[in-house]
Amino acid sequence: MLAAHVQRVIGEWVAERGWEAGPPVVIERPAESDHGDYATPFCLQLAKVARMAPRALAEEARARLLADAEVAGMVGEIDIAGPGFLNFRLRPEAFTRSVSVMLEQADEVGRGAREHPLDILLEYVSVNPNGPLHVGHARYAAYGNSLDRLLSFSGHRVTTEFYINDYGRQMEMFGRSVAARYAQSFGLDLEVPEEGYQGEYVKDIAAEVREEVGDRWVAELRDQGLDDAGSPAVDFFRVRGYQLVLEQMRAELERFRVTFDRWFSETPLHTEGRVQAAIDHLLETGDAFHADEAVWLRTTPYGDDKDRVLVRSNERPTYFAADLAYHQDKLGRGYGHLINIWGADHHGYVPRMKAAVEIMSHDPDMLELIIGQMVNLLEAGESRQMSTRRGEMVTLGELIDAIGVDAARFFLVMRSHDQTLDLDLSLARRQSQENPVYYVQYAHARIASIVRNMPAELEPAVGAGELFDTVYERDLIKKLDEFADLVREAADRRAPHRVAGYAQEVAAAFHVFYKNCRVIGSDPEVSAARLALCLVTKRVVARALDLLGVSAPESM
RNA sequence: GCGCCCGUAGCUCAGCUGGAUAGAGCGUCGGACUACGAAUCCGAAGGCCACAGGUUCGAAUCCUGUCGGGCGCGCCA
Repeated sequence: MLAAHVQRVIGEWVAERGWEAGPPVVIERPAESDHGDYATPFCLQLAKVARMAPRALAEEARARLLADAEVAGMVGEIDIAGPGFLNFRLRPEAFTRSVSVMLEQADEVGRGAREHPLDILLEYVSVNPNGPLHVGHARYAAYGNSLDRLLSFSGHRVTTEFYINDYGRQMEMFGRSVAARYAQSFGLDLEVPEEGYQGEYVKDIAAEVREEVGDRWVAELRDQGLDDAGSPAVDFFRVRGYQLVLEQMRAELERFRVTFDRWFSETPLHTEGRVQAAIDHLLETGDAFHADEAVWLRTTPYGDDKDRVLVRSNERPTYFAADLAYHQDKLGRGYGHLINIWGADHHGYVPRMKAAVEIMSHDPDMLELIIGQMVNLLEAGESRQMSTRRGEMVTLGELIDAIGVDAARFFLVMRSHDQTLDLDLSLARRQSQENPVYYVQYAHARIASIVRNMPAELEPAVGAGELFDTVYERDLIKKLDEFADLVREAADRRAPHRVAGYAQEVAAAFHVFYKNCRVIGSDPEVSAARLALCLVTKRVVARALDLLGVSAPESM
C-alpha cells in the first residue's frame, strides 16, 4: 500500500525533473530494524541518469515524499542512510489501518486485479496414457496446478488442458503389450515385445480387460499373433488399455487435487484430417516444403538449428506435425497466451515448437514454454532410474499413500521448478513429520483454536490509534501486508515455490506473535484488535496453502 | 563437440531480475510450558556463495572463461 504511493510520488518527481525513467522503484523490507520498516535504494540507482550525488537526490526525494498527504499519513519519518538509502518508519496508526483494511477484504486479501488480464491456456502433465503417473509427473502436476491457482488468483483467466498422446508407435507398443499379457493369461505363448511395456501393471490391465470380454480375442490372437500393429485385436487392447489407464490417471490426479478443464485427445487430429489440413496450409504459405521425399517445416528463420520433418518419407506424420495441429487448434480458440509445462527431457524440442507457433500466430511471445527439471529418485542415497517401459518407478499413488497429499504437494512445489529435486521415498516417509507444511498448518489450527476459545461477546475489531505497539504484532502485520505483492510477483515469475516460502514466513511471524502477545484476556480493545489480526493471518495462511493445493485444517 | 538447467552451511534448499553484516528448515549443542494448542519459542556453533577474470559507487545475482553434475542434440514420442 505504501509502495504504491511512494512509486507514484517518485514517478511524478522524476517526470517533472525531466529525467529518463530509471529502474522501477523497489520498496524492500530491510533485515536490520535500525533501517526502518521499509527502505528503497532508488536514489542510488537514479544517480546515474540524473547525474547527481545519491545523497542530494535522497534529500530532494524525502522532501517530496513528506509533502504528499498519503505518504505522510503512513510514514512518520524518512531517514537518509549510507550512500543514499531512504529508510521509512511507519506511523503507529499505519498498522491499525492496515489490519483494518485487510479485515474488510475478508477472503479476498491478496487477490490481484490486472489492468490487462490475459486469457491463458495452461497445458501440463500431457503424457502417453500407457502407464501410471510417477513422481516425476507428480511434480509437474503439483507445479502446474499451483501455477493455475496462482495465475487465476493474481487476476488472469486460466483454462487448463491435458493433451493425451494416445496415438502413434508408443501406443501401439502398449496395445501389443496388453494383448500379450491377456493372451498369456489364457496360456498362449505370446511375448511382450522387446520394445514393449514390461511392468507388472500391464498384467493388471490385461486382467481387467479379461474380466470385461472373457475369451473373445483369444482365437484371433492365437491365429494372428501380435505382429500386425493395426489388427483389430491389437487395436482393441490399445484403446481399452489406455482408457483404463486414463481413468486411473484422472482419479489419481483428482485425489492429488489436480483437475483439468479439458482432456484433449490427439487421435481425432489424425483421423479427422486436421493434421493433414495444417500441413497443407503451411505448404501453401511456403512455410513448409518438400525435400528428400519428406515434408519439412521451415523453422530455422525463427531460431531453430535446422528445419524439422512434418511428414516422413514413409508418409506418416511426425509427432511434431500433430503437435502443430494441436496448437493451431489452441490458437483458433482465441487465447491471448499459451503456456506449456514440459519436462527437462523435452527441452530440445523447444525451438521448433516456438517456431511453429510463431509461424501460425505471428507472435513470438504467444507461446511460453516452462521447462521443469527432473525428480531424482534416490534409494538409500543411491540414484535410481525410472522407466515406464520397464515398470520401474515410484508412482504418484505410492507417494500419496506414503506421506499424504498435503506433505507431497508441499514438498514437490516448495523448491523452484528450475532445480532438480532429490526424492528418497524412505527418507521422505521418515521425515514427513518434519515437513514444513505442518508448521504452516499448525499456525492455522492454532488460530482456529483461539477463535473457538474466544468469549462470544468479543468481536474482531480495530479501533483507531496505537493498538499494535509490540514489534511482534508489527512484524506480523508487515508480513501480511506483503501478500498481495507476493501473489503478483510469484505469478509473474511462474514461481509458486515463493508462496511456499512466504507461507512459512507468515507462520513463523505468527508463532512469535503468539508466544509474546496474549489474545484472550487482554484489555478488551486490545483483545478485539489482536483477534482481528489473528483472523487476517488465518485467512492469508489458508489462501497461501490453497494456492499450493494444500488443506488448512481447523485442528490437527 | 553443441544447446538448456544447475553448483550457496554437514544435508535439503531460499535469496525478491544489482543493494546495507548472505538466510531458512533439518541435523548438532544449550535453554523456555501451574493462562489462548510445546507439531511452538529463544540462543549457540556452522560460509573463499565451485574457481578465475570483467562490468560499477556496489555482484551470490549481470558478462566471459575454466572445472564439476543433470538433461537434450532422430524422418522416436
